[in-house]
Amino acid sequence: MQTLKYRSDRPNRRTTLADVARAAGVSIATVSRVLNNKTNIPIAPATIRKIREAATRLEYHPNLIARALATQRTSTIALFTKEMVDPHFVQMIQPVEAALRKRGYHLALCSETAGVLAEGRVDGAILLANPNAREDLFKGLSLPVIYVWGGPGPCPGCVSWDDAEGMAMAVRYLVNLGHRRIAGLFGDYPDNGSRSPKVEGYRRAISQAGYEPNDWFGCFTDDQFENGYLITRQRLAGRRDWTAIVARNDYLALGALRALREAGVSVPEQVSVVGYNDTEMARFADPPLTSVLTPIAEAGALAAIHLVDSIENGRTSVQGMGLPMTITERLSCAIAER
Amino acid sequence: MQTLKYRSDRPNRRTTLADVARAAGVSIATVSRVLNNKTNIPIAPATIRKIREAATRLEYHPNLIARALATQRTSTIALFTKEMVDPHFVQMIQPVEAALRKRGYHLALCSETAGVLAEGRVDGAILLANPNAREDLFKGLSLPVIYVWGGPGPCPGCVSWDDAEGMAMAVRYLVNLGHRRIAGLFGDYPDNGSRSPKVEGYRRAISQAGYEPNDWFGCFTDDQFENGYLITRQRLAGRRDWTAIVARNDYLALGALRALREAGVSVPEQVSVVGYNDTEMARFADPPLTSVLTPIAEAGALAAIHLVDSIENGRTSVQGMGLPMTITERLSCAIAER
DNA sequence: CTGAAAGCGCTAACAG
DNA sequence: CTGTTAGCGCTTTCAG
Repeated sequence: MQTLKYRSDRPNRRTTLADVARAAGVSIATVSRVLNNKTNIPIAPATIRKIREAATRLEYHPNLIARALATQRTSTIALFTKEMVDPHFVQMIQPVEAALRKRGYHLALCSETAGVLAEGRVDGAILLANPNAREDLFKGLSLPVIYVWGGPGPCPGCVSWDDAEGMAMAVRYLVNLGHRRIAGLFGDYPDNGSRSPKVEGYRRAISQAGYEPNDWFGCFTDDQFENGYLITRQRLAGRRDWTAIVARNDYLALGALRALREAGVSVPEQVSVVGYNDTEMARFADPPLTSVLTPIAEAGALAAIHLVDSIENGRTSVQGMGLPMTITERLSCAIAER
Repeated sequence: MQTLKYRSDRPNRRTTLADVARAAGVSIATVSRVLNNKTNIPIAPATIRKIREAATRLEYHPNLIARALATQRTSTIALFTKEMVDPHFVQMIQPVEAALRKRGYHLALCSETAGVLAEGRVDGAILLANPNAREDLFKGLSLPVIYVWGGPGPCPGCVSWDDAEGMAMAVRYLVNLGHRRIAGLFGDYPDNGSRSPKVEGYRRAISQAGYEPNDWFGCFTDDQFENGYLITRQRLAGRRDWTAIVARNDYLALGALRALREAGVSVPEQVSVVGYNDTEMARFADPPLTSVLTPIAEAGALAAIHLVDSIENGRTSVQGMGLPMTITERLSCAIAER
């Protein structure tokens, strides 16, 4: 039998089902069945052997595009975010890819909704975004989507954690350490305005403890690290009527750390600080930064799992779920000075 | 005219070319031409208007899967790496996505070659890998690929920078600062063995300066930061016959920084240290870490551009190109003590 | 147990 | 200027 790897009329073509069928002397339907392990239909062992042999000999690989067109399933999921460089986002991409791959799905990354979601290219999408946002382009689509975000409470169609609660945890952590005057370093908060979960969580926890909020807003520069540094430095110039700082993210916290050190204020002896997101930078900071760990990685993986699940079971939306927050203790916090 | 958004026999179907054609009272070929701006063929303005109107009214979006099957083009490029969590890799994903999107391509991320590359799902692939590796699964494929890596000299089909040169730059930088005893902190080097570009670059530059190499290998733990810390601490226990350290990456350098501070050795006054990759951690370290900046971001973008270019021009391989290294100066280096 | 054939939605000759 | 038609490679009835 001749080893025909390519059809003669169109050289360099990949082997197709038809090639395998011809080589094995059967029909393409049978080849399809065998290669897809359609075990519900009985097939002669000899036929199976012939087909498998031909397939490997010809190095057959299914054309997933053709399959997708026939089945209306692409086996790929889009992961959408506008903040592709954010180290917080980065924490979720690996778990998502792994979860998808395990289930035979592929990952498409995109930072723009246009097209992609409507072009039949993906079976569903994981959206790192606020499910309540007005300008939501996905609501109209019949595409199954699942949101992952740090909003309050589990909402249908999203897996979330509560940033308000995370911030409150940070505050309570400090309160338990004996701190009564805890500053909230928020800097610029362009994403959500001042009624953001984090700010609210901070205020809530502070007043629940019976203390006064002291939130630091403002923007000296676009660079968050530098902004945290500048804000803290400015505050350092006045009377130091605070013994601890909770920051909206690790960048800001790191900036505060820098300003503190520069001013000769030792952390954690004189001032405690806690960051947010628990990025790698927190771990490697000096002193290592205690930071609120969001479950974004698990959220991503869970979103992937549930999305795939709901797609394969024909559902188009997913029941929501909320994940617990944790705080990673390192060395940037200590018992408050008396 | 009736607003028929879905074919009656299969509800919830997305609008197809046929739907638009029917609504506009023309053939699907004409619709295809209009919607794809096939301007080489003249079409009656009235027809164009009718079609566009119908298309928007029915919210037509082309099915890219069908198009891909017909054209044998998917307009998606795979970005492959085994180190999806590596902050060095992370630096390139955003530029790659942007470059691709600008050209109408989509990005598929994958950490496993199996399938993906052979399944017709992508038009080409950017591989973060050594193009000379034995176990290369892409060589056989007719899929256009382009490698990006830190190997020596431009090689055909890859965009690269020279890690040997990068390491040499770091050494020369220190030499110019007056250092004569420069340690090379390599730790465990599982990826390439000891004949790696970085080790060679280090040795070459050291001996060109007329000094003696002093390389620190070994592995106390899998965690690179901790490993750098432990190795440095061990060295600190002996006689300090070195005034500077160049590290294989920022993790290791950060570990060294930690050990140094703990031992009361001040950086940069007593010891200078330079990192590698210039990740965010380097910037936020204390003191801010001088680090060798690889052009991985530009390399990614260039790879994307050239790959797309070569695909659209029918070429299957890309001419190689080498990119220059730079070193980001921060505060972890100083003139050597006499 | 196996094969023929009808699509999936779109593109690209080719024929008017 | 516009329509017909033959695929792209695969899945999936429906007949044998």
